[in-house]
Amino acid sequence: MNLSTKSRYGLRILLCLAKSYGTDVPLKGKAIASEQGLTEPYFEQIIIKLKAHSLVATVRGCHGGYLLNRSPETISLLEIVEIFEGPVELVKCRKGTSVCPRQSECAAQSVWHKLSRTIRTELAKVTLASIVQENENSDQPEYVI
Amino acid sequence: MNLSTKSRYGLRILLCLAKSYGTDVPLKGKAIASEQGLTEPYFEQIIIKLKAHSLVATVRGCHGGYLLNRSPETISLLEIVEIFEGPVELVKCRKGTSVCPRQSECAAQSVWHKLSRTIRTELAKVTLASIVQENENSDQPEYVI
DNA sequence: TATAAAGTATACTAAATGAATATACAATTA
DNA sequence: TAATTGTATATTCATTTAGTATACTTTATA
Repeated sequence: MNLSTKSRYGLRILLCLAKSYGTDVPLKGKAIASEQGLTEPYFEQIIIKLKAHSLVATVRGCHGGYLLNRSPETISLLEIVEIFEGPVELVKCRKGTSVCPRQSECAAQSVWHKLSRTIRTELAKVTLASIVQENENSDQPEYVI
Repeated sequence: MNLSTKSRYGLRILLCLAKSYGTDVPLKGKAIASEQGLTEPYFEQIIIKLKAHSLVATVRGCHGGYLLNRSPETISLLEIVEIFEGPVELVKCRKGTSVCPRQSECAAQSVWHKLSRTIRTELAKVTLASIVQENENSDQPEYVI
């Protein structure tokens, strides 16, 4: 039940870009990488995937850089996580094929699938915009144990 | 976002035991293992942890075996999953220590923690009893895509 | 009381995944 | 055309996961 570092960095990179969304000034890879404590090649691995899924746009050349490609309201955590982790499913019952020989006996199976769905729903609720907004509204932590 | 096989087998083993809860007849390890398609030593690795957390009780000797140690209503998926996966937390920010130097700048952090909490809540809602019951009530899958 | 049936415990191996680094290449604009 | 920027791939290392193997302990009962 652990997120990979790439998902986490991916979100943080997107949050950087979301903050300057609207301006047409691309952020330089170098700047983002060093702000987030990443080496440039590692940063590239992450952003290349974000680009492949068209969450970011790139501007090449000597004043190039990266831009958020869609409005922050339309980018959810679910989308981000699935880029790096693959489908959010707690169990992969014979990947690809839809029928498992044991399925009929397997009460457990449907429980995991239902939970996976719930998790996906929760992830889909959170957008870049909502994160940025929440962060601006409060300097306090949003929850207390 | 993948559950380990041990969590999954753990649940299935517990469901076996839950079905015969109330009778005082212990289920033999061999029987459970072969029913679930596990080798005996591998089964043992799993059940030993369930025992260590006192979810199951054992009866030793030549008519021994395993019994559910608590009522199925009181055993939740959260408890089972945490036995095998550790704490359900999407991110581990400097394990052990509570403060992370980057935390203040890290809007992402609180999002992951909130989601982790939600997931824990959902896991806690499902008990062995509810799974067994749901499974008896319907031969149909409980959801449709 | 021997023994077979049952549980306990630990060590090892192989495969997969994850995290990070290194290096070489391609595109673009001042 | 050179500097700046992004693109792509391959390699290394560490960790985790899954599963196997083996040796040992307990206990009911024949």
